[in-house]
Amino acid sequence: MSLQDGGTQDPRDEGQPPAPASAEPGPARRGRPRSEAVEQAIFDAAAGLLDEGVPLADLSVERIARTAGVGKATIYRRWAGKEELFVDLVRSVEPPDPVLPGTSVRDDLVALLESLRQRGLAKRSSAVLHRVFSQMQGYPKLWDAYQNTVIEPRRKLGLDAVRRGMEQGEIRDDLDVEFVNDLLTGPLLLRTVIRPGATLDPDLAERVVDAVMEGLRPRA
Amino acid sequence: MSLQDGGTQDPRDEGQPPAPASAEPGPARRGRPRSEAVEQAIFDAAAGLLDEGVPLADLSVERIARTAGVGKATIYRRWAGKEELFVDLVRSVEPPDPVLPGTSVRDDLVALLESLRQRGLAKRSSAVLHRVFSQMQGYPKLWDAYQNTVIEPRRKLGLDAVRRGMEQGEIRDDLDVEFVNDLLTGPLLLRTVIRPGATLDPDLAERVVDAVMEGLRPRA
Amino acid sequence: MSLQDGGTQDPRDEGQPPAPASAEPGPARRGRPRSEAVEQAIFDAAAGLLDEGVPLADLSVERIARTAGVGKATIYRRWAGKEELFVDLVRSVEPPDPVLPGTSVRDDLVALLESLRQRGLAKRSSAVLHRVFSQMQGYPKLWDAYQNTVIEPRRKLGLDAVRRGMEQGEIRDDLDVEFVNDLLTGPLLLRTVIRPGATLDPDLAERVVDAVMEGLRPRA
Amino acid sequence: MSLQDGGTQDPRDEGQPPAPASAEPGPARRGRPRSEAVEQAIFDAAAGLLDEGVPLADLSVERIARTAGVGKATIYRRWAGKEELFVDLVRSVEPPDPVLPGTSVRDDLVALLESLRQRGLAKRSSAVLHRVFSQMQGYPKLWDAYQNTVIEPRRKLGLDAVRRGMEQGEIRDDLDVEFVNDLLTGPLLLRTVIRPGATLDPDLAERVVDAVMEGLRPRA
DNA sequence: TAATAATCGAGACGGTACGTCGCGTCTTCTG
DNA sequence: CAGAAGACGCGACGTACCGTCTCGATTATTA
Repeated sequence: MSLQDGGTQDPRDEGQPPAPASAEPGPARRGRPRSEAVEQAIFDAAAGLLDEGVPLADLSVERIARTAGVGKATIYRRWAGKEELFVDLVRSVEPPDPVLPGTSVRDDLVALLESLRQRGLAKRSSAVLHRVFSQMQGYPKLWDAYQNTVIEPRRKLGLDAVRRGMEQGEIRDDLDVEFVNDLLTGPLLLRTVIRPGATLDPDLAERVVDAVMEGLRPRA
Repeated sequence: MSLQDGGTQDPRDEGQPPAPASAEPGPARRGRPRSEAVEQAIFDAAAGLLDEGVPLADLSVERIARTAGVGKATIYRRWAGKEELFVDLVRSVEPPDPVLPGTSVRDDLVALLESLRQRGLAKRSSAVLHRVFSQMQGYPKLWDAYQNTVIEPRRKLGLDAVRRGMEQGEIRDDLDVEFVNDLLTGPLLLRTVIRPGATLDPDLAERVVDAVMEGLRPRA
Repeated sequence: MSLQDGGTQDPRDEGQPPAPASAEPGPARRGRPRSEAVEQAIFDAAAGLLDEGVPLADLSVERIARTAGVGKATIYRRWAGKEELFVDLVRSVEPPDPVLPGTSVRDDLVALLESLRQRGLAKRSSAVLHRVFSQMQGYPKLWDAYQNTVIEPRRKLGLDAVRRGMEQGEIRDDLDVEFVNDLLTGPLLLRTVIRPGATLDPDLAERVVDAVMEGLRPRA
Repeated sequence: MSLQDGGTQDPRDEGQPPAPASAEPGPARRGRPRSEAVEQAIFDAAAGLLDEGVPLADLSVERIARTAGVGKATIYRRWAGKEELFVDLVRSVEPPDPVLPGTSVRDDLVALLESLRQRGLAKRSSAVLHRVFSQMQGYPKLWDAYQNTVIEPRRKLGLDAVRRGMEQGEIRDDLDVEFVNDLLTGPLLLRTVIRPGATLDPDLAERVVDAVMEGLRPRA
């Protein structure tokens, strides 16, 4: 679950949850149902092309259809354009929200930053992720969907943790909550999004939280 | 002047300084010289379209030429494609490198972060900058040129300042220089690049430096 | 009865009389029987669209099915394509072969030409006929079926009449029978098929026969 | 040249005579001029495909472009659609209007009918002509253009000849001019257009004129 | 003053992709 | 089983840009 409520709200039926899981079977959709195998073939074709090094801009619907052995209309029946397709492509690979240990605010913050590091690592091993993410800003709907469904919920988690830390006396409470959150997440986003070549050592999350907590002043 | 050495290294003559300013006039290029007015008309047309809200992806060379009242070949004579054109467009608006006061390392770092904030503000007032920057990652050559000619030099300034701080005892020296630099610049880049809607208060640079220096632990 | 033996000889069961009307029910075709109402709905939809001015080339099976409120497969279950459908559509409106009075060869020829005139008139009052006929040549199977089952039988009637006239001394016998028949029918087909805007006065058949019989030389 | 004034009156510049042959050079058309070789390649491709037996309905613009090694836009730049292209294709093969000898009305009529016979013969030797003509009625614009620029002018010639014959006493003047003309041309059009398999003996035109002149009554 | 040469706007050119429509076949559920 | 609905692979539609290529018409420099 990540991007599904994001951008797509067109007549195409993508975006609605697959089934409300309730008892009533609904109005019993008529006609031949959409093939799930076809859906997968499209994803596979798109991912395959990205893996081969095809830039996002050259990834035409025509080419995906050709590679997937699928009619163009079959793609347009599901998505309004390639941007909407990418939204779902990203959704299918984005890891779930992190689980906070709750032992201490400091540990919760480390867990949050660790999930950012993990995603950064994933982007390096997967050409798909790397390419789509690095070019996402050029596709406003994709970007918005990602912001709303992935970034913002995690930011909320961070804000909560910081607020909790202030209440419990772990974090000084004379600073703005958002500001503090930015101090913590900024360094990791810098390394994963803006400077995608930077190292992401296993203890990075921990080091960032601790360093920001302690400050840069030399110890007495 | 910033990006000129970045991407363009094609047969087109852009990138070479317009004239070596030396005495010898060279082989005295024959034929009709390129019109500078045409150059400006192209920039104006591209900027105007961006200001009107045209997304970068829809900004075709064809359309720029039409808007500028210029032949397509006239554009291709100067740049290899629209990406190269954007490189020069950005170059023409990027502010110069910041000047460090040198009074203290803390003040130098504030000055560096303030220049980041200034650029963030500029991106909001100028639709051109905003659009080009937010979509730059989709255009690798443009992105590389920007990284190499703008980001990296300033990063170097930051690294130098941090190193100086460590030597002079202003900053604890048990941390990696790059790591410390990321702690400082990350929050600002987060607000200007990744979350372009965030506030950029005038004292933001100062607050970030001081907070990171002091740490988040409650004061005794 | 007119076109049913023409083109259609495909696996689809059209062409066979709808039921042998005999006592034995045969192998008793299982399952739900085909609805005759559906058949009529398809004809009505096609005719309606033609009446509205839709050109034959734009009369897609898809559109007929949509208009008739019928599944496409239901149409393809009966006909191999739209051409075959048209064959049956024309069959349903083509008038029967003319009956010759037999009083004289001249009267028989007038009766034959009069039937041509009648069909010409019918094409003008019925948009269906007009459009299908005028574009029939672009659909070889339809054209062949029409030639074989409508045109040729009537031509035979004309040839017989002419031959009879030669034997009985009503028509000079130094001319080819086919040639003479063409002299008589040509003018009417010209006005009905080739120049569909020409007048078709009630006495046209008579006038043609008489004029061709008498010749164009001024009377003494 | 025959059809040039026919259907095409769209922004595409086809239809205008290539040059008024006058001294004034006109407004000096700007930009690269259309290539005549390309035009010929398109005609050749279309004719070639027709010769190979491709039905008119299967002759897509896409296919013609592919065969001619030409971009689709290059075709659409000249013609609004394939129908308009066919108009020009037919124009390029239609023989010129017949020249009447003027020795007698009877000879003029023979010459007119002979030109009809010649066109009928041409349709048999040329697959292009045959296919286009036989399917022309399915393409209203093509049909209208042909009627207006080829058929009607020749019909006028026939009407004039008949009228002259009546004035000079060669033809009885108690019949309608149009009616008489139809008696003469009908038989030939029947054989060439409606029944394209009929024989077209060299003396057919002569025989028709003489037979219609003399009438079918047995000679005394 | 003429010849030469690179520029300019304009737009044709072979391509590729767009997003839509119809083809004829197929697969599902409802009667 | 027939029937409505509609998904499916395919291929054509007519349009928009791509980057290259001619055109005639300017402007410079060089001879």
